[in-house]
Amino acid sequence: MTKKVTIYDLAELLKVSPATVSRSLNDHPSISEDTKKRILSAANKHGYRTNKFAANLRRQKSNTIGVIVPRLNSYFMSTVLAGIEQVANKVGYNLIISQSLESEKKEKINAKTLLNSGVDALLVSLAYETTDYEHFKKYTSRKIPLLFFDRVFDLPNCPTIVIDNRAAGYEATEHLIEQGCQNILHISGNLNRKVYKNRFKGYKAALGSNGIKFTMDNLLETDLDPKKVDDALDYIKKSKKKIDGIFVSSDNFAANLIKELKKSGFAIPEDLKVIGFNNDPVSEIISPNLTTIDYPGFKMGVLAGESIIAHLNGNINLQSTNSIVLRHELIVRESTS
Amino acid sequence: MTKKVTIYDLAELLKVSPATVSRSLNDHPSISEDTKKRILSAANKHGYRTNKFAANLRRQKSNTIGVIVPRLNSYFMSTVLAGIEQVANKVGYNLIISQSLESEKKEKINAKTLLNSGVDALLVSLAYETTDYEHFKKYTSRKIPLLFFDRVFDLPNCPTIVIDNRAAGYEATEHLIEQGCQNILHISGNLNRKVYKNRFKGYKAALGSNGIKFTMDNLLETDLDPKKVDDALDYIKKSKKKIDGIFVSSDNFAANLIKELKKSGFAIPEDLKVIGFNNDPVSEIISPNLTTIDYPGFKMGVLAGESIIAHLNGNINLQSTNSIVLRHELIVRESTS
DNA sequence: ATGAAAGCGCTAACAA
DNA sequence: TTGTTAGCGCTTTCAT
Repeated sequence: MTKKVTIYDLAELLKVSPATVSRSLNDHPSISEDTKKRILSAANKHGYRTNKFAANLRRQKSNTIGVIVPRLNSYFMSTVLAGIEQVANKVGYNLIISQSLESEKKEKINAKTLLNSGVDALLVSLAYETTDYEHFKKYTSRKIPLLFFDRVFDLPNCPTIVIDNRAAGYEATEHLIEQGCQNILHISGNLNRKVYKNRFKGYKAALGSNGIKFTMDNLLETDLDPKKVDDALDYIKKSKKKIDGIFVSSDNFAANLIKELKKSGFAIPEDLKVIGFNNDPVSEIISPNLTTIDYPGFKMGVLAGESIIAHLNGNINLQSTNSIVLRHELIVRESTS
Repeated sequence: MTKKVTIYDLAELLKVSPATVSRSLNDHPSISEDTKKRILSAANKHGYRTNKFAANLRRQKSNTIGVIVPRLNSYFMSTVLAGIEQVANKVGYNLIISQSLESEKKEKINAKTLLNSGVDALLVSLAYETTDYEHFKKYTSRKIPLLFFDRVFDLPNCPTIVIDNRAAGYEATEHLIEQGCQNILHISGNLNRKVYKNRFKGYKAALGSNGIKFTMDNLLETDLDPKKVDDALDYIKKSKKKIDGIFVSSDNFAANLIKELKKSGFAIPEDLKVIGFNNDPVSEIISPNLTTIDYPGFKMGVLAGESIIAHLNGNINLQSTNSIVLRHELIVRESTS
C-alpha cells in the first residue's frame, strides 16, 4: 500500500511547488511557519520518506562514513566501532563497515568500494600487510577526510588517533623490571605496524635505561593469533637463559599463553611474570589475573567519530589537530606481583 | 587534480554515446568486446568512478544491506557480523551497521534511518526491550527483505536464523543432571526474547523428564551484564536449598560468576557445576574451563548474508525457507566434571 | 515567502 | 551493435 510518495505528490496535494516542499522538509528559514507545518504534517500523514539517492546525487554527499578495520570480531575493534557508531548515529551519519582481514589486497578493494559508495569520510585501521598506501591517495586528492586510528600511517593532512605505544611499552617493561625480572621476552605483533614497533621500542628503551642488554632472542614476532601460542610456548621452553618475564602485545594471546604455561608447570607470577596489552575482559578472567595496559577503545572510537565529523562540518579546531594521543594506563594485577 | 569524470566525458572522448559507455562499464552482453575494452581502459586511465547515487537513483536499489544489532562489541555479535560482512563483501554488497543498545526506541530510529538510506534488505537481531514491531512493517509492506537472526520474531515472510535454543537448554540441563546435580539454578536473559525463553523452556523440560520439580526460586532473570554478577552471587549464597548446578545463558556472565564463586570459597565443579552458553573464548580461559553450548556465530552470519542475498537475487529456494536452524553442540569441559 | 526550471550522473526502453 | 532520450527525486539559483 505505501506507494512511494515524492515531494511532487506532496506539492500537488497541497497546491504548492516542489521547491516549497523541499525547503519545508529541510527546515529552510525562508518558509513561513505556517506552510512548514502544513507540509510536515502532510508528509507524515502520507508516509513520505526522503529519497537519499536523489538528495545525495544532488548535493554530492552521502552522510555516510566508511570504516575499514582489520577484523570486526576482536574485543578491541568491536569496542572502537561501538564508539564510532555511537557518535555517528547521534549526528545522523551512517557507518559502512568493512574488514580487510589483514590483507592489503582486500583493504585496497574496500577502499575503492567505499569511495565509489560516496562515503563522506573514511576511518581506517590498517591491515598487517599493508605497506603501500596508493589506495588512500584517491581520498586525499579529492579532499575526502581520512583518519587513521590504532594502526596508523602518517599521510599528509590525515589525523591519527593513537596511544603512546612507546611509552606504554616502556612502562610495561619497566614494571616487569621493578618486579625483579631480568630476562624479559617480548612477544610482538607484526613490526611493520607502528603500534607494535613502538611498543617494542619502548620495551628496548626500558631495558636500556635499566642496564639490561637486549638481544634478538628476546623478541618473538608473531601475528598474535592464539593458535600460535604453542610456538611461543616452545620458544620459551627452549630458551637458553631462563625467561622470567614476558611482555605480550595482546591480552588475548597472553591469556592463552598463561593457560599453556600453567599446564607446562610454570608458576605465575613466581617463575615467570606476564604483562599483556589492551585490558581485554579476559585479563580479569584468567587466573592469575593479568597485568596489562589499559587501552581506551571505546573512547578512541568516540574520538575518531567526533574528529572526522568535526572535519566534515568544517570545524577547523580539530582539523588542525593532526594527531590525538589518548592516555593509556598500567593496570597491575596478579600476573606480575 | 582528479576532477570528477562522468560517462559523458568518456563518451565524448571516445566518440560514442553515454549509453555505450554505461553498458560497457556494466559488462552488458550486447556490446562488442572491442569497444568494451577501449572504454574500460579509457575509464581506467582517466580515473573514472561510477557515481553510485545516480545509479542507485536510477535503479532504485543501493547494493547495501542494513544491519541492526543490540551491540557491536560482544564476542558473539562481532563474530556474526564478521560472517555477514564476509559474504556481503564477496558479492559486492556494502553493510550499514547500527546498534540499538538494547533500546526499542533506538531500534526504531535505526530502522527508519536505514529505510531512508535505501537499504535493499535488513538484518536484525532484536533489542531486549522491543515488544512492538511496527517499525518493521514499513519494510514488509515495501517488499524489502527482512531477516531476523539470533534474537528473532516471527513476522510473515521474514526468515529467521536461530539455533534450537530449547533443545540446547534441555541438553545443558540434562548434562548437569547426569553429573548429579539436583538443585539447578538457571540464570537467564530477558525472557521476553525467545532465545532466552526457549532455553528456559528446555531447562524446565529437562527437569521435568528427570522428575525434578521446578520452582520459581530456580530462575534468575537478569540482563546478563557482568556487572550484575554480584547480585547473582548473593542470590546463590542466600538460596535456602543448596544449589549444586547452574545453567547460565551466557559464557561471559558464567565466567565472571565462576571467578566470584571461587573467591567466595565454592569449589567448582565439586560443590557446584556450571554450564554456560555460546562457546565464547573466555570459556577456555576461565579456570576451571567452562562447559558450554557451542553457538556457531560466524556460520550464522554467513548464512544470514547468503540467505538475504539469495532473497535479493530472487532465488526462490531460500526465499521459501522460512526458518533456518543451526546445529548447536554441547562442549563438556572441567566446570561440570 | 514562494515558484519555475535546470540539472546531479546514470540506466533502459525504444529506435535505428 | 550502438544511439537517442526520458526520466529517477531532489536541491538550488534566479525570478517574482
